[in-house]
Amino acid sequence: MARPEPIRFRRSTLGEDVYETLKGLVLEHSLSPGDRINIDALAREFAVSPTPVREALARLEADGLVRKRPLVGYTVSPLLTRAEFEAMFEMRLLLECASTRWAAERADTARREAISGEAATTVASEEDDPDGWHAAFTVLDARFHDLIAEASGNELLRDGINRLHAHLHLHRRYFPYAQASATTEEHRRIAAAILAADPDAAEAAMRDHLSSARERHLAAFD
Amino acid sequence: MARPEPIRFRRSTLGEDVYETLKGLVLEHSLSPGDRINIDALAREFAVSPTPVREALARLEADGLVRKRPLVGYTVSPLLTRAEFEAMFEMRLLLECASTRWAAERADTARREAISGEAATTVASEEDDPDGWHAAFTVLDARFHDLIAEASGNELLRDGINRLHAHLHLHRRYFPYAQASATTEEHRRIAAAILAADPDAAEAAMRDHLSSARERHLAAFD
DNA sequence: CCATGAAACATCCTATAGGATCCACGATAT
DNA sequence: ATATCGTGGATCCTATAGGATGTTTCATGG
Repeated sequence: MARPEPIRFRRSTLGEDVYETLKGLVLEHSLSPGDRINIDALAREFAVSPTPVREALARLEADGLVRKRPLVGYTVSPLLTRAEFEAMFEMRLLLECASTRWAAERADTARREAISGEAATTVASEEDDPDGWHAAFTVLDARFHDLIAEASGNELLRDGINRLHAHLHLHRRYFPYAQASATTEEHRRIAAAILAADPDAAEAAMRDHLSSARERHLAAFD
Repeated sequence: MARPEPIRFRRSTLGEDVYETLKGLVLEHSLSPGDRINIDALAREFAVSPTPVREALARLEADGLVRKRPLVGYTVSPLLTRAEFEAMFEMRLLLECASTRWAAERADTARREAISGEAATTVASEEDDPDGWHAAFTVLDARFHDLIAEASGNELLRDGINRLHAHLHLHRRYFPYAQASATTEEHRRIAAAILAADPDAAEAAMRDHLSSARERHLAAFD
C-alpha cells in the first residue's frame, strides 16, 4: 500500500476520475481482493475529499468490484469461488454465443473487417516484460470480444458482456496463463465465420473458444 | 411534483434509504422519464442533505434508471425506443430461457413447488382500483420470474434478469395492458414443465410466453 | 485461564458552506 | 432581423467538520 502519487487529474468531475482510477487499481491488483478500503486514506492519497471517493465506491459496488457493509466500510470483492467462476462462464457462454451469432447475421461490412483485423493482430512478444505482455494480451482479448458485442447491435448485451469481463480480468490477473497462441487461433476462426456471415459456424467457434478458455482457467482452482 | 412527505426512515444508512425511495419514485412514475432531477430540491423534500442523494443517484445511474451529464445534472432515463425495447426483449429471451431450462434441470423440490405455487396465485380482482391491481400483478410477475432465476442456481443470471425487469416495469407503467389472463396461463405451463423436470418443455414454454408478451407490449409503439 | 462488559478508538456517515461550471437572458453590433 | 458577446442566476461539485456507529482493547469477575 505505497502509492504516494498525488495524481492530478481533472477530466470532467473528480468523482469520475476517482472511479476510473480506483477501477484500474482493483483490476490491476494494486488493491487485492479482500482488502479493506479506508475512505479517508484513499482521499488523502488522491489529494481529494472523501465525498467523490464515496461516489466512486457506490458505482464500483454496482459493478460488483467492491462490497459494502453499511456503517462498517468497503472491501475489494473477493475472488470468485469455483462455483461462482463456473456460473460466470455459463453466463459468458450464453451471452457471447448470442453476441457472435448476431454479429454474423447483422453486422455491416466495416465491422466484420474490423473484427478480422483485431483477430489478426498479435501482441509484440516482449520477452523482457512478461507482466506487461500479459496485460497487453488481456486488453487485446477484451477489445476483440467487445468489437463482436458492438457488432451484435444490442447494447444491453454488450453491457452485460463487459460487466462479466471485469470479473474475468480480475481472475486472470491472479492466475495468468500462457497459452495465448491457442486463443489467437480460436479468435481467428470466430472472425472468419463472422466475415463469412455464417452464424452457425460463428456461434460454434465461439462455443469452442469459451469451452477451451474455461478449461484453461479451471486449472487455477486445483 | 408535489410530494411534501418529510420521509423519516432509518433502515441502515440514509444513502440506502434514499436509493430505495428514489428507485420506487422512478418505477412508479412519480418521476417521469426525461424529468430533470434537482439534487438540492430532492434533498429538501426528503429532509436530508444532498450528499446521500448524490450517492443514491450514482447507484441509480449504474442501474440505468437515471442519466448523468457531468456539471449539468441528472435526468430520469427516457423511455425505451422501439429498437431498444426489441433489444431488451432479445436479451430477456436469452436470459429467461436459460434460467428456465436450468431451473428445470437443477432446482430442488422445494423451489419447484414454490414456483408452482406462485404461478397458481392470482391477483384479487379489485375492480375499484385498476391501478393498484396492475401494480399487484406486476409484482406477482416479477416474483415469478425471480423465483425461476433463483432456482436456476446462477446468481449472475439472476442479477441480469432483474436488471432488465426494472426497465420492463418502467415501460409497463406507461402502457398498461390488461391481458393478464393469458399471462397467468402461460406462467402455469412454465411452472408445470419445471415441476416435471422437463427442460425442453420448460424452455419452450418460456419462449412462447416471452414471444406473446413481446407482441402484447409492442402494440404500445403504434 | 476464560468469559463478560465497558470504555476508547477508528471509521463511517451526514450536514453545511463555498467555489466552479453551465445555461439563459438580454444588449449590442452588423 | 440575426448573430455574437457578456452578464446574472441556478445548480452542481467539492471540502471541511462534527455526530453516530462498529470494532477493538483492556480490565474485571468467575
